[in-house]
Amino acid sequence: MLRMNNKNNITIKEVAESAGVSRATVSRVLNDSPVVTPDTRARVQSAMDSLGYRPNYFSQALAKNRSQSIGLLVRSLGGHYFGKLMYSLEEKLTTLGQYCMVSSGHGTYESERKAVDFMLSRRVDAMILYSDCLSDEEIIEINNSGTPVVVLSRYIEQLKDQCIYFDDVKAGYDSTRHLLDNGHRNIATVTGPLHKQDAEDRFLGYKKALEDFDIGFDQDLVVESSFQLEGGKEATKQLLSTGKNFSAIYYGNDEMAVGGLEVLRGAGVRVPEDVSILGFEDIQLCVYLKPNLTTIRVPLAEMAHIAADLAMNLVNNVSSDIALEVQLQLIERESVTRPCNKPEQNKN
Amino acid sequence: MLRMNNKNNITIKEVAESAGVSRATVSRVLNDSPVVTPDTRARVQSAMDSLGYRPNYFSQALAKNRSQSIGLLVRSLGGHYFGKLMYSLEEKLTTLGQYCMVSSGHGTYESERKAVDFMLSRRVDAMILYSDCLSDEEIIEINNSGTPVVVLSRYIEQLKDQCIYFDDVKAGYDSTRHLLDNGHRNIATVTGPLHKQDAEDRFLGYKKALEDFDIGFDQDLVVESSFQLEGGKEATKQLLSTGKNFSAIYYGNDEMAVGGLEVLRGAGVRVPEDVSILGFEDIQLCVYLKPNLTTIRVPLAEMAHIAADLAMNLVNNVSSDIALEVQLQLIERESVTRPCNKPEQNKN
DNA sequence: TTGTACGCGTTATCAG
DNA sequence: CTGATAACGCGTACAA
Repeated sequence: MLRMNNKNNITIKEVAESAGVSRATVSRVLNDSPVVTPDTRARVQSAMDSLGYRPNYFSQALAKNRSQSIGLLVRSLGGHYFGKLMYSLEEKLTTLGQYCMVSSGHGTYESERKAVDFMLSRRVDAMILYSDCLSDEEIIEINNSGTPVVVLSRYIEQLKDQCIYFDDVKAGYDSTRHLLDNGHRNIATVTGPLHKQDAEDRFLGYKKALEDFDIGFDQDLVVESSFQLEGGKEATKQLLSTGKNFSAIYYGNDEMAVGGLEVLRGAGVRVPEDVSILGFEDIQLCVYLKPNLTTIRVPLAEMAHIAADLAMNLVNNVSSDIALEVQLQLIERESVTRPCNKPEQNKN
Repeated sequence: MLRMNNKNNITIKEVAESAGVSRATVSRVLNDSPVVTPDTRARVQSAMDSLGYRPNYFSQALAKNRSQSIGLLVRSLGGHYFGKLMYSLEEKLTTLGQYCMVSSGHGTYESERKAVDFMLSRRVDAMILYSDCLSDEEIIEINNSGTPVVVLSRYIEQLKDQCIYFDDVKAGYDSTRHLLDNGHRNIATVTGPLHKQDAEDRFLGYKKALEDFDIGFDQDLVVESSFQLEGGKEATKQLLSTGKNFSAIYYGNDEMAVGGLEVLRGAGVRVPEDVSILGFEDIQLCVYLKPNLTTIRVPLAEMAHIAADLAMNLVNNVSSDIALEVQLQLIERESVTRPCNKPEQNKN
């Protein structure tokens, strides 16, 4: 409670006086200038230490016009997916002497715009965007206004060298293919919002795989949803209510699969004996569920590291030859099996 | 790629000239000073708009000596527990016009110290600490050096008005009591590191409840662990290997309970039929596990909101009469049931 | 190698 | 109500 108001107000000036040098010299040792004599450097250093000097971040940033911060836009601060992303990015940026300022977009345009504007107002040196709602044009505009942008999990042609992405079509294809290879022929899918590129692409992959197996496409086995748990539940209910036959469901992401699993179980449908399911992302939850969820792993840590490097390169205006496309990996666990022969797949 | 280097460099000076007023006046409208005439205010405003003016954060912070940021120290950026804390805090602070700068301590002293120092160097206006490793003295020292501190989930006598906490003894007591009330008599416990106050307190509550039921305390039924999943696994294995009889395990937190559940299941012990288990925290995972985990809920959102208000009060040097102790709540789910009568609780 | 002096963009004090 | 002008703390050409 007895808090003194002496917020460490020792400035470069005091250090200079105490060390018997000019402020410029102190500034030099602060910035590791090679020109300063070892002797004076030592004098200054010890002066700083004994005074408990701490450089003023704002002054430095103002003078250098650099915040030493990278902004990260995520959908949400919680959750394993973005948690891992934040974790990996912070880890990497810390080693680069940068702070990772994260702001969440909550999946709405309004909020994303606000988050981005806020980071801009805090003058981050660059931004890493995991954006659902911002338009390509807006992102390009931000980039062209002086704050370089790295785009995560999305491909924008005009910013092709600043996008880190994976092949969603392939993801959809491989997932469906895995089901097909396991002998499934009636495969339903719950997609994300189809106006979003990633959701649509995975759906495209799904259709393509069916085509390759000469399996007719049945619109009744497709439900468009929200990428969220609740959405997964509702979509699954809808699927069950059609009375259609299916032995597998491909979910556009894990979260929806988790919701779906709950509904299936509630309806007395055994997973995977009656219905196999498959998700996307590989959130941590997957391995705690019973059955463990077979899914496709997004290499978030790798993406974060690439993003950090790329961002720094953009800030320092050096060109890079980093590989921007990352590879996905199918993780086989327990939720997919060969279909059993039963007359009734789902009771309804 | 064609990024111009015109990082919005419109300053207050330009706005002033464009509006035909002095910089001081622009600054006044910027800060909602009541003295400025509606007419000139409008002129300035439109000048700002048409020029796309954006105040320079560093200059403002430097001049005002305020960062408009609150630092938050958490154990980790991922996970549901801290995710929720971050989410709630950010939500609240945003409405207060503050940024929530979060930094993670990774549960090690070294790292916590570094995180705190970093936030200090970024000159946060206050800090909210969820610290495992910093000593009371260090925290007090930080507070007394000019950056007010709010302490989460920990009680420090000298900072009693700045700690937000709950009653860990009661938590341990209520949990054990719940088991007792369900008819359990042989109750094991897996504690966190007992040198940590919260772990010890919950353990104390456990012992107290046993006493109240005149049940002898058996040291073999107590295993000290790490608060982490792996620790929960090992501790549970150890418990099983004693060959002792027990029909319930009280885990010091959910994470250890999750690990324990896995081990129990692996050992052929049915939960809750053979062994009831009970955790602490109410992480999101609880409801996805089979069986759902009975636990004690920590009101993180509430704590975050209180912390934010308290922090702002400290910054503005106004005293507050906020209630600092929050109440815990037992959430009954599926992992606790009355013990069945069987000769053998655990095979071994 | 070191020091001088000015600039960075705002806020705050004081006259007017 | 508005305008000069001195802080705020540091970086950096330029000079010495």
